[in-house]
Amino acid sequence: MPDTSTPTDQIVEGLTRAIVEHRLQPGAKLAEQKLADHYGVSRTLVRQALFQLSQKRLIQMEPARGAFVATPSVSEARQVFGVRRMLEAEMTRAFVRELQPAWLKSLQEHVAQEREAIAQDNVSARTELLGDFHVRMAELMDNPVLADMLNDLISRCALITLMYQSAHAARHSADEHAAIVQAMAARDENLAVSLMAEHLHHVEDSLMFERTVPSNDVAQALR
Amino acid sequence: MPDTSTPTDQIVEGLTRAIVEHRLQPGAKLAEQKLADHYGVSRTLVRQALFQLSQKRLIQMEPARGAFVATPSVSEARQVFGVRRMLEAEMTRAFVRELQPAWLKSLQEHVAQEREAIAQDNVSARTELLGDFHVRMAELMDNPVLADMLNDLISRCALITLMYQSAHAARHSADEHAAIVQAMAARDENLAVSLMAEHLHHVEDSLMFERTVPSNDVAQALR
DNA sequence: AAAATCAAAAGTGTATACAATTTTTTGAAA
DNA sequence: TTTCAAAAAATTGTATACACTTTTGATTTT
Repeated sequence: MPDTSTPTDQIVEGLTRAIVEHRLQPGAKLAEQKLADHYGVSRTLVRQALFQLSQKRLIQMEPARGAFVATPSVSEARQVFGVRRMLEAEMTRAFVRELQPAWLKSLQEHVAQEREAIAQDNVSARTELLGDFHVRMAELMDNPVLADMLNDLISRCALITLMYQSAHAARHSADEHAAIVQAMAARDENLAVSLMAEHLHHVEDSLMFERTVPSNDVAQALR
Repeated sequence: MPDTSTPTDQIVEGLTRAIVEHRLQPGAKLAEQKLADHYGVSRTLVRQALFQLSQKRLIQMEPARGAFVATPSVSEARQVFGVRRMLEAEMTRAFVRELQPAWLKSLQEHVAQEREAIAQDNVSARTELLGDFHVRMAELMDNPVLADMLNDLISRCALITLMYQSAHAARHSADEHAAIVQAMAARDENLAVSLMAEHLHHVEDSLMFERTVPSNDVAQALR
């Protein structure tokens, strides 16, 4: 793909990755001119990107003070996870009801990829794959509306937590994904739904710990 | 309230209402300079607003061609309703589980307001109230994350449909809301959940009909 | 030394300018 | 008339300019 999208989208994409992967620390200032210089565009485009990110709640804009990587409160974090549980419980139910053999195969392959990334200790790949498991379900059901929504929710969750996930917790997540797929394969709707709910509870509980302090240097974080 | 928010937000608000209330027809062109003149600002602010609306899927932006009020396909409409059902089924369950007497009272009052607007044949008030019933639940549960999400989904639903709702269908919706509240009052979780799911099915089915042709004049639509 | 003050620097918010693209108009040919 | 082509007008995409606010840092005051 030569030029996938508009320059603004590329900035959104780049900043999203940096935030979700915690290369940009929650609370970090995102100065418009610095970003503009880094991407070789004017502030105009950077501002467009920042507004989009603020709608996705990945950054917070304070009037006349600028944009900062969001620092969701514990309460907000619990709400985000709560919404995910609501949505994904029913999604899982619908998934099992409409289950097609190809869907199972796709998820099984996905879990295999997760395990590979975990085995190789590839932190950013495993983080992305663990989140994408959930989005993949929506995509398989051919429901881009749901997929988009989940994608945004999962980005927010990642900002909250995922990067601080230990290798052990990642393995646990992958195992839970595998168990969910197994319940699906058995067409056990209720089991799949409750495993999914439990899984999201585990992810929520295993996280929201200390706020360690990664680099605060915007230019470096964006490579 | 002297100045509720930034100028951009006011434009977003104004356009959202115009779109949701179908004063702006799906597919209508939103020329930047016309909007800028109408709001007495420069294109800069209008563009910011348009980008926000496009993220909320209320408008669609085509490269170098401009912004148009979204025209969701039937498939997309069904997906949006599907997501609402997923989310609201579980929301209703949680609502009943954590039910507080004050919540019931608030919803009962809300239904009374709906009925008043319907009796008075106040179309835009009734449309807003019927949508807000669902948002109110999230607000009562003190879950702004969920409330925001529902609000966006309901705007999209309104764009798809609500304004074409007949007085009869509106009354039916209000009755269903009342029935849901009654099931909640009886602490009958499963009944409330299934009434909610049915209700959303009814709303979905009663709609997505002809695309009539309201005014296409932007300046007039915005008053 | 700590706190307060104020000027300079930096940064944000909005408008405007201009290049590039699309749409509309015009006018000739079929 | 209808069709096509080219010129003109309008519109979008991006950069820049500038007013206004916040931050910084040096200087003064307590």
